[in-house]
Amino acid sequence: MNIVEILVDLPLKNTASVYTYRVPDHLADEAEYGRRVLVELGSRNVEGFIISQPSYQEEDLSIKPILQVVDLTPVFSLQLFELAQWIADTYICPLSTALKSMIPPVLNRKKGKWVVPMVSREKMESSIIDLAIDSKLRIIDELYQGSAITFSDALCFTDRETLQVMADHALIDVVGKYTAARPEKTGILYRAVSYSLEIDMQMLEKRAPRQAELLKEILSKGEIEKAAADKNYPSSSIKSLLNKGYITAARKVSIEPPVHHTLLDEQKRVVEEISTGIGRSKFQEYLLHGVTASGKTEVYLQAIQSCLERGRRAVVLVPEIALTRHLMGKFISRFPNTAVLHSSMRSSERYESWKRIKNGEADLVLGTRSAIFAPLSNIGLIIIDEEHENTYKQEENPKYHACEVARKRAENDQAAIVYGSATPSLDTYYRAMKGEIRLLQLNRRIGNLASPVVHIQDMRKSNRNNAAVSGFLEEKIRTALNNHSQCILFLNRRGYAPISICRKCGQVLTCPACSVSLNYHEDREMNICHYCTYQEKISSRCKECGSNYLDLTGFGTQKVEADIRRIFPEARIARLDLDSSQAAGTQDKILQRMKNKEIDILIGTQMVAKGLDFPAVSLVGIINADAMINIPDYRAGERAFQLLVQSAGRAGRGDMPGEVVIQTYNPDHPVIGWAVEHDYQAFYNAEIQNRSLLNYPPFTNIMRIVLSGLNEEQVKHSAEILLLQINDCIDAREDDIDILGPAPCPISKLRNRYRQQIILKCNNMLLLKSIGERILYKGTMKGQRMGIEINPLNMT
DNA sequence: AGCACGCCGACT
DNA sequence: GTCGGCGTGCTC
Repeated sequence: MNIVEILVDLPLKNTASVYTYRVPDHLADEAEYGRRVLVELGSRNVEGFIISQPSYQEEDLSIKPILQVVDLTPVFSLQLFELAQWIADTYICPLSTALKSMIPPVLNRKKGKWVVPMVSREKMESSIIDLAIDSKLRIIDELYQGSAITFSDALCFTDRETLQVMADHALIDVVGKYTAARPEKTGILYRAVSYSLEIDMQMLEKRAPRQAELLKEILSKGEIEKAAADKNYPSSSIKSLLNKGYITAARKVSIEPPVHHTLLDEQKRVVEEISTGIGRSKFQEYLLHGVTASGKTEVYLQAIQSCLERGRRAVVLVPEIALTRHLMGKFISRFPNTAVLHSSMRSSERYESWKRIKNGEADLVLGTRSAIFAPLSNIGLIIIDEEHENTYKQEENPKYHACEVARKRAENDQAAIVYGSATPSLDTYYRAMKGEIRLLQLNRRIGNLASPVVHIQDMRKSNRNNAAVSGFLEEKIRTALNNHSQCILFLNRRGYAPISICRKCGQVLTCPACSVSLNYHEDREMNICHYCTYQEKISSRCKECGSNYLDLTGFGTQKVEADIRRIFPEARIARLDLDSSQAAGTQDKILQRMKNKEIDILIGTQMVAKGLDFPAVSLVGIINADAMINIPDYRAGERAFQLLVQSAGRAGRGDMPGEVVIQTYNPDHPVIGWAVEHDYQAFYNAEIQNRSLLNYPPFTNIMRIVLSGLNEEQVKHSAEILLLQINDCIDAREDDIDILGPAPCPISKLRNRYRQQIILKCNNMLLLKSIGERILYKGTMKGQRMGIEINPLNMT
């Protein structure tokens, strides 16, 4: 008989969750590497992954059979499985978790349902009597006779309602063959493949006249709508043309005419350097450090071109959806075989992209973080745009950093990897300084754009009380409006005001579930917690003392919007933040209106600071620079510098010279100075020295362990025990390791769970990982959760 | 994760 | 004497 290794999908620690199962004869054709199966483990059925080629072994009846093969085709390759192993090992999470994160979630949709018993027969029989289900037990006999029966077969033995009740009580499960949602019907085109010109048309005309006809039509028109082809030609002809590879299906996009910019000399040099790198077919890292508006995108395009010409494939990662849209047109018009993958695509579209990639139909993959798991082979180039962005770090398990995963993939495929940024992360720049990464500089703004003029507005001298906008900024806005140019106002806080405080008793309005204050949201007349879903109606009365003296302290984007509307009643104003763009497409609409110059003043959070390119913006106002600087985190300075430079970079991208106003109570803060001067090097020199002195990354590694639970005392107690266990792991070793804590997390309570953290700092990554694995393996008390994160970016 | 096995306190 | 607490360990 044949046996296979199955990685069962339980949050088990690493390799411990691999078991051997028998392949029953009727599943022999389906049980192949990379497909998921249903198996019995202990007393219940779990899903698992086939992670070995089936191999022959003597009959052994103690080996259980696979109950069902769940996928129609493999969902991961050996390559990706090895990547999953690397992720599980690097970020300390169960292997099944790592592997699952690579498979598009849409594959969980079910079609062709099967009914599977989830409990022992004895339990089933007694439960059925308890549930007062009519005890004609035919269905039970059927359930326990073979492996699984189909849903429709089950309906022959009992009714839908009964099955529902049984499913509700977890006696049975209804599982399915995994399948995609229906593929897109519209917007697909057929295009001829370049070499189809060389096809022997006469031969084809003789053998397959209809195919030849269709091919000729496509060749003459360049492309044909799928709907039109389906109507006018037999599906068999289309299919064989596709199978022979003479034509390909592609998504219809509004194609912008490809603009071939003439490159500046320094751009050319950079492109050449990267292309020769790709040509060497050896793993090589590049940091493309280009000031804002220096034309990085064009460099990407040409580097990709050169990669594709060498017959290899490319991946481009972008930090966010808004930016993907903006780049998408450019990339797709240049490279028709682009597949886009990002998390906010409709799941059916996403699956279509994934499938095209898997079938080798895409040469270029463009997407957000998880696109790094695209089932793509023969990668020659990976580009990570805005490399410093935090969105590349996944906050859930597996807590991977897409840049590091990309680096690993590039290494595996002997590819070139390009990290692009105007404000590289300190870690990346440090590696460039050490010579691990080749540093490529773009110092000139294209079109000879002047760098924007930056003004620092000292808010201590502002005579306006609790006003978001200083008189100076107001004047600048007025000038911009008079010149018919656009303004962007940036503030890193949404809502109207972050704090409501009672002037009588001093009580601050806080979230009942989290240890944070509630944000006053004027538009919805709600006080909202920004960390959980809690919200309550605003009230003018203090909950504590009943007084009427509630004060709003601080301000967010909504207050800025209100103030601006009051000051400039005639201006066209829009706000872009999480609240204003929640409805699907709203964000795109606002950006489109901005592009069409239908908005004069755009107010927003992070979203407006990043990568947007509106030529008519002449003024950028940074409402509160202090909110970025005064965060108690060793990365606050880096983060603030990046945000300041990036948002300033939105100004003056067109013909008009740009101006930036930075409002702050700390005008002498060095970070602001460096940002004003666009002096990355000075910032880097100071910050790297700081990190070195205080022993922070990149000079050490941090592992953060967070324990959480509903009972504060219990969590504290567990954290103390955890500390002892950690000490047990290390006292035999000599490595230099710092242990901080246990202590409450900065946000000590989140969604009703109390949180304690222990932070380990150690140069030796292997030691950190071995500690992590050990404590992960030990697990937690029930009801408590443990999160382990390597080099976290966010310490809330 | 479940679920069983297994070893110590308060009860019919 | 037993019922049941949840601590440790196993599931092909």
